[in-house]
Amino acid sequence: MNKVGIKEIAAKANVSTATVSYVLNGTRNVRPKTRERVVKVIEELNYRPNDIAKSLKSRRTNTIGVIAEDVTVFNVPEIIDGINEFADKHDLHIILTNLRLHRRVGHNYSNVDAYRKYAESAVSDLLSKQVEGIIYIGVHPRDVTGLINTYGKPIVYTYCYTDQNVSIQYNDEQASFDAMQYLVKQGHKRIAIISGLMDSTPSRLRFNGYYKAVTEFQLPFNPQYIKIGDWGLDSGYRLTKELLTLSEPPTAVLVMNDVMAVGTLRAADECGCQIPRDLSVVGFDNREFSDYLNPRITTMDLPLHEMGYSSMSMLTGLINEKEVKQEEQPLCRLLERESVAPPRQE
Amino acid sequence: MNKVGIKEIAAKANVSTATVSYVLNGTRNVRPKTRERVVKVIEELNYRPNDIAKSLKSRRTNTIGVIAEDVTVFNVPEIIDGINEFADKHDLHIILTNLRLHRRVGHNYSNVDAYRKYAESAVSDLLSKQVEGIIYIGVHPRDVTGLINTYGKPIVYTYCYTDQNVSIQYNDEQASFDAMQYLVKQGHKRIAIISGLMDSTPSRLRFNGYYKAVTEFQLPFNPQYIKIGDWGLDSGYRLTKELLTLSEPPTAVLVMNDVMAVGTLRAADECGCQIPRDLSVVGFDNREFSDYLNPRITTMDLPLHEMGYSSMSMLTGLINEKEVKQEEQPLCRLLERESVAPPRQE
DNA sequence: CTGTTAGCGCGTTCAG
DNA sequence: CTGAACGCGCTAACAG
Repeated sequence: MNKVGIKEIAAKANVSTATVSYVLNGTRNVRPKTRERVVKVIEELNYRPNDIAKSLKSRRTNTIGVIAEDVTVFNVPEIIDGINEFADKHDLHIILTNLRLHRRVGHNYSNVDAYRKYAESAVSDLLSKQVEGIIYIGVHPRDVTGLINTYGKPIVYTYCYTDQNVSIQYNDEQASFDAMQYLVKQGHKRIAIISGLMDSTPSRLRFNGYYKAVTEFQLPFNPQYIKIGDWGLDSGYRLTKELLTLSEPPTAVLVMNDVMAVGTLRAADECGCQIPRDLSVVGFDNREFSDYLNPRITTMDLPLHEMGYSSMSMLTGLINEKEVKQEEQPLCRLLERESVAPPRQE
Repeated sequence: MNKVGIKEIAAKANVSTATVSYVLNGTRNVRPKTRERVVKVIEELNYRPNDIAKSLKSRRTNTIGVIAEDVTVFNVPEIIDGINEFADKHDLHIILTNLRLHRRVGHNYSNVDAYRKYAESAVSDLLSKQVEGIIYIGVHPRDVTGLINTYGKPIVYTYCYTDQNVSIQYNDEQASFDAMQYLVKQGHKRIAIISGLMDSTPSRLRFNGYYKAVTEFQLPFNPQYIKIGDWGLDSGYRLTKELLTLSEPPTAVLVMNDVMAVGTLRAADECGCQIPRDLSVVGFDNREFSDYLNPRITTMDLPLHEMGYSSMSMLTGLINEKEVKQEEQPLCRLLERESVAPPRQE
């Protein structure tokens, strides 16, 4: 296998191992003639330096540990892609640990103790592997303070946060406000909201954005327009039906994720309510299918790639002990498609 | 940082470094009293052995390199999850390299030279990192012979293949045959097919399965029932319209992916053709959205997780130089949902 | 059986 | 340009 080492090269080229090392790294001048001889042998034997040995001496591994709570969740691959882009540019490698939380503990994230052992062993393994820093990717934005201890090794959280560490999160409140502003600009006033579970951070923040818009644009505030769902398709369906049967139904609805928006479409269809003519819909997440529905739904695209990239940028800052200041939160972007129109004249 | 090493432990516990090592690894008997003393110091200092140093001596890294052509493609995360499950069970670590092919070279996979440099550098880096084997995950099943050279290091391909190496692929032909058999059992005879591009391996294999079923079940073979799409929604839409305007339209259609099946649904809707009453539809891939459509479409689920798991199992076999025999191809599984019904009596 | 000493793995790098 | 120490943990050989 890869048995050829620096000393074979040295022997075959009639030089010392030191010289070979200098040639490999350009660390010092070597007489061109000697260098050529060495280079030739290196190529002939297809020599490849052993990073393990290298790391031992240099105390640098150029490796970042990435802990993903679950890679099969829709937002994670794109975050990883952003991490990879940064890693490529800066010659860093990624050791990926997948906690597989969905399969192991279901949706019971609130019970941190159920998976602390997995997280801790992941961290421990990564520290043993001498990673230079860690990125922790949650499956759902929430507080994970106290979940793990990296013993001083830099860590950046994304898609979740702690009260002590750097974390990268998109601006949820702004996103929801932007969506509302867009609807208002289209002429809507009676705007309903279907939220996710209210014990979740994104729900709270998005509701803040909604409320802020209601205040700022002086929209009618009608508690009947506020519906609390559970992120699932069925809740979107049920709550939309409730909205449509109000004596004064809304002309638009902001739905906090695309999955519930599917329920909204279905409910509207059954009620003979045409989207967007009779009801405008804005979703959240830009799930792939949101572009395959009929009508294609207008939705907020999450800056996932950017979050991954920023996490790495932040992390490398911490590793080099530069002072890092928490950056601006990445922003969501509204994707205008077919599910929004001006309200009908009454 | 993690400066504490085995010798500090040894010093603080008044033993030699050898003893500490024995305690850590249970490699030899140590008097309980001594052991306790050592263990206590280890815990106090929160000592964690340096895997880098360990690997240098043992020449084992317990690390597998995974090269994914693109982690953002729908099938890849689930394959990685399967890899992780195996890795967890066997105490292996994963170094992930994401080639980011979509972003870098678009869909132009046939031009291998456009991305060979990325693949080669990925392999080279992984070899330097002393991985014990490599798994290469394609984005689309195809022949990648000659793309890379691992210089004898074991490699397993999945979701693509070469003419020399072990590869894990699901049984595409069987899947398509099974889908047909299911339709036949429901009473269908006039069954159309909308394929993907015909230069792709899955298209060919799936067509084989279709053809085999036509022969075996003695179905009417009508060339007008054979439509060649391009995997995109629009082609599914257009070709379905063509099918529906035939003088003798099919009662069922096998669509080679769920994306085109969305087009089928849309076309049917526009033609006043009710699914499944007037036309049964079977899709392929079990994309997440296939469960959100109306009707929810019956589709073939790909054994992605299993493919990842098998790849690892195969790879560890190769690493331990056991003879590995190419296993049975993992099978797809039909997910019965709402888009298939018996044909109407005429 | 328990504990110690010392050399090794593979490159890097300083003194010569 | 070379010799040799070094990083950190493992382990063979040896001692009590």
